[in-house]
Amino acid sequence: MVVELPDSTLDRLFRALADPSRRDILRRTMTTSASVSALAADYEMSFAAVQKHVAVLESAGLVRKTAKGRERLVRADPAQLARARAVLAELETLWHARFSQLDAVLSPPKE
Amino acid sequence: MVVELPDSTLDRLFRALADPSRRDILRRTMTTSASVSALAADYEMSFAAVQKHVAVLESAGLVRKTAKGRERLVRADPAQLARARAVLAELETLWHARFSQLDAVLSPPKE
DNA sequence: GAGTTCTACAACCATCTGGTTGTACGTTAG
DNA sequence: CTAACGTACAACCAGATGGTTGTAGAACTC
Repeated sequence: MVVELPDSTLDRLFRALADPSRRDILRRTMTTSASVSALAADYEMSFAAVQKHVAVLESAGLVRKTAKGRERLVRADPAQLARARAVLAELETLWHARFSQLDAVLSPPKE
Repeated sequence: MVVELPDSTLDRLFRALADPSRRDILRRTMTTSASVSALAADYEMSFAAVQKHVAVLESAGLVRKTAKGRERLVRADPAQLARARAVLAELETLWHARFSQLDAVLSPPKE
């Protein structure tokens, strides 16, 4: 159950999550899809700024945009989120192996 | 089981995770503690650069440094990692509530 | 004591980031 | 058709980030 993701993908993923506005947008679009302007209405920043945040989330694969008339509906996609969580879980797994280092000796490296 | 963390803490956490070198350092120090120079030996970058990465991990609470003679041993602390994972899990939970939006109707808005 | 090792920290630099404003264009409403 | 709305995108700016080199101090080694 080793998670194999290119570095750049993970970089963009965690980077995207490292901003409170983006986490909020993600939270909001988890349950409902919302247009960019609908999202932007609830923040202090400009529309363009929110647009950029959505773009960051989109390029990280955390969100998808679908055209509907003149507006673009944004909805979260939990797949990448699950991957990020798996990466963290895997790191934690290493910690648990900390005191049972016999395993490392008994199972020879495969590559 | 709501995760309550100040935004800035989460920012630093995910920010720290958004770099392959830092994730690697984290991985390495999960199982063993290593001095900064021992860590630095395995990367192309300068010692000072590695030192900075460790500092970022430390300020995110992902790593702790303990003095041992002239060297500082770095070891990972999985606590913050678990918190980050919990935040992601909570976000995913929202997704699952997506189709049971009756809840939103039944509980009137509080603000 | 002298030299080496490990670390800390400052200064500097290029690039990225998060924000802004302005312009342009497709879409909906009157 | 015209006006308003929703979006896209470029240009610009201040500050953060990731890297460098250089200097200095504390701790080992000899």
